[in-house]
Amino acid sequence: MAVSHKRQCILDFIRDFLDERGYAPTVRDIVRGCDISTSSVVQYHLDVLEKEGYIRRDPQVFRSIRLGAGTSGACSVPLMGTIAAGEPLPVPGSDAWQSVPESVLSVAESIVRGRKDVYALKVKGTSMIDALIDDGDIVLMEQASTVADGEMAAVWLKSQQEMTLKRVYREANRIRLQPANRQMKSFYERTGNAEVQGRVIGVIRNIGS
Amino acid sequence: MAVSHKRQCILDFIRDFLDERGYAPTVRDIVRGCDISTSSVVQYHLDVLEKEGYIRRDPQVFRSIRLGAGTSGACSVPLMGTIAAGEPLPVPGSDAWQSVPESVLSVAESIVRGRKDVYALKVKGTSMIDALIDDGDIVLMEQASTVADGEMAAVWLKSQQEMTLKRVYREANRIRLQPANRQMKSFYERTGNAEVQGRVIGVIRNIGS
DNA sequence: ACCCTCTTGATACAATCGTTCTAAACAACA
DNA sequence: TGTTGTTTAGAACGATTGTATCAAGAGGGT
Repeated sequence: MAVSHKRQCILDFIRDFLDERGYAPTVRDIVRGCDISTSSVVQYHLDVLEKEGYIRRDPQVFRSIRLGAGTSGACSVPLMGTIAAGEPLPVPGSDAWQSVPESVLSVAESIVRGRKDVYALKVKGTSMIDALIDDGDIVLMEQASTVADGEMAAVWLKSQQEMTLKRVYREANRIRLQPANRQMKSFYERTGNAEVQGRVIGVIRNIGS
Repeated sequence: MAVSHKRQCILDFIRDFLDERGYAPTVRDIVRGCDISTSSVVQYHLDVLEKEGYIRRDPQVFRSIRLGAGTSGACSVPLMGTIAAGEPLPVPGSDAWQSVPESVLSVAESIVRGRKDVYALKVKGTSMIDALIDDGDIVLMEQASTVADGEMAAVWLKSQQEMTLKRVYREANRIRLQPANRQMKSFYERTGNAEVQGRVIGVIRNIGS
């Protein structure tokens, strides 16, 4: 069933308010924003919208309106730095982890899917181009100390003091690190020297200026 | 300067609270969540955190805490459907636009960058694989009726009643639509038959189960 | 000890805000 | 006309919550 005009207006207002100010409007904010005469009218429409699943609220909690059937969730994900070759990099769980992230991204819950210890890295270089990850893309990582063969992972090379993003394959007593780029060669590490830090669970790219 | 232990705890609590419930905690929520004895202590720490730029608040506004120096912004972007070939698709600004989106994504402000009329589409097929856009990826679109040569755009083909995602090049009195896939051929349309609906401004991919 | 800044504590005020209640206007319909 | 369901109004209650105030402890440096 379609939403009535007034209710559509209220939904739009909530969305705009949320985008602009970062928190939800109160009933009385909506009164002002939608030219409605009194709060009970808004209350009435909100009740209907909630029953129909367009919004969710927590009773008695101010500014608790959230949009959209289940889809609402934004997750805060810390952008921890750049991954290429060279720099070390603190990861969640390590001692250095409480360090301040470069910034905090807001990511759709549909990507994070309830996982804990998710962080983001900016990719430098085109070593993963065949996996459709370009220079400048942001990869979302889940903290993990082991991954399945062939998964993309951030690997810490102890003796080189390097962090690198590769596909990981376990072999006899070594590990094969394979770039997803036909122009680059795989290389091998002693099992003890390569430490998996996390697996790639998503990619975000920004196009244009 | 680093954040003290207690303040780090408060920051973590706010982040978790925000992720779990979708709105910010009150001073008294933080009292409970961080085992602090009284609201004035929280108030004190919040004042410091705000002065240092870790959070922002609006005076007198309940639950108005937002995280992160400027980075906070989450934008609501409607996921309007799937793009491949075949289905028509309402776009922002058209009459059908107020129609209910499949869902509402929450996307980092850093991708939307203040643009208006941004929407999202799920990509079907691998016709844009060489542009690093895979089957199942989500593309973020900005509503636009013209694009520069070579930009990726969603194009509406009137007579075929089809929507398609291609690179667009204007030629003499026709338009070349070029897939980003070496195994597919470009094709041409009369200028009047091809209507640009939007340009691609970002890509979001989800990896794993 | 003394001073200084940072931090904790308890309490209270007043504004904000969700909710409820009652009544009426309005529309569709038999 | 009467009936029913939806929407609009106005006002008020009381819980929630940001903030202010005043007091005191904790630690460091001189």
